[in-house]
Amino acid sequence: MSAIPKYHGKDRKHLQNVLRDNGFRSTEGRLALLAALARSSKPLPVEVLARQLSTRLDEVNVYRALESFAKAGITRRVDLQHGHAHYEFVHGDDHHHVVCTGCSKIEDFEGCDYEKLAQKALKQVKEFSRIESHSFELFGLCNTCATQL
Amino acid sequence: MSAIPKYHGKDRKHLQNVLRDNGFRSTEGRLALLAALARSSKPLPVEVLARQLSTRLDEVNVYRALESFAKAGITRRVDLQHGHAHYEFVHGDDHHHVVCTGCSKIEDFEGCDYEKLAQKALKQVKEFSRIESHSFELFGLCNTCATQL
DNA sequence: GTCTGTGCAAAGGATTTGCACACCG
DNA sequence: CGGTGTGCAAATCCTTTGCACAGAC
Repeated sequence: MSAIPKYHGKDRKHLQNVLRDNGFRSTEGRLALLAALARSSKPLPVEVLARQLSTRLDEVNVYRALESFAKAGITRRVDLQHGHAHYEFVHGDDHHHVVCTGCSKIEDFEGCDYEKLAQKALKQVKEFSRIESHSFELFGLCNTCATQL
Repeated sequence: MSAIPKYHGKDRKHLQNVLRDNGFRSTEGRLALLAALARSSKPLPVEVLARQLSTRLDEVNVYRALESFAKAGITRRVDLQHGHAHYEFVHGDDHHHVVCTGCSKIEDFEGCDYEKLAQKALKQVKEFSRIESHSFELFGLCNTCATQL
């Protein structure tokens, strides 16, 4: 495992396959976008993504790509209650975030026990028989921000 | 408990108290806003709220009021993955929604077991020691929409 | 060559801000 | 009265759309 994942060799090949396997064309812009997402441990805003790509990709096309990727299940849109969307690479289905309402710091956690909750919810509602996806985020003050108040 | 809460007598008094107890002034616009929220079983978009109030309150001020109310814990902002926010009256802490991605139908459910999940999450993260709030919504196709595909 | 992906310009929609006036307490 | 709440206009921010051209396959 390399300390700083670089966007080379194996990684590049892998991302090319991700694109092609999902019926997308492999372009430098989209590879750079996926690489940036894969490199980040946290969901990123569109504006930040567009700015930090190694190969320039217009913000408009970042939106278009992320929407396509989200439909294909490659990326996911996350609402962190800032005024804009964040996107992350999809690693697993039960991956969520704790967000600091003071400084926006984000940490991950897993295991919201989605399957069980979906079952429970389906028993309570009448018009649905299947849940496709869910959102679950926790909000609080991080230790640093909590101290400063 | 009355079957159909009406915006009269006791209810009006009660809402006036809700406002005053939270340090707000009791105005017709805000009473109408709270009444509309209290009357609805589902989270409502700002635009719909502003349109259906018995006493007119400019959409701008609906935003301002809802933000103040949210800070005071009277109302809650909900992200239903439409392009705009929804607001609901806060009844309890563990109240969530199942949303149809086809027709936007909404049903409620309770019991995401927030306390337990927050505990679990706190064990996994390092920078937080307390969770203040959470979001949890389920998405799927309602039975009607599922049939039409 | 064909069709998807791209950049640039512009539109669209939600939400915020500024400011003078109204009105609650 | 003093300060919060309101309406109206305008600004701002995020996101989407249109269109001609470039580049992947």
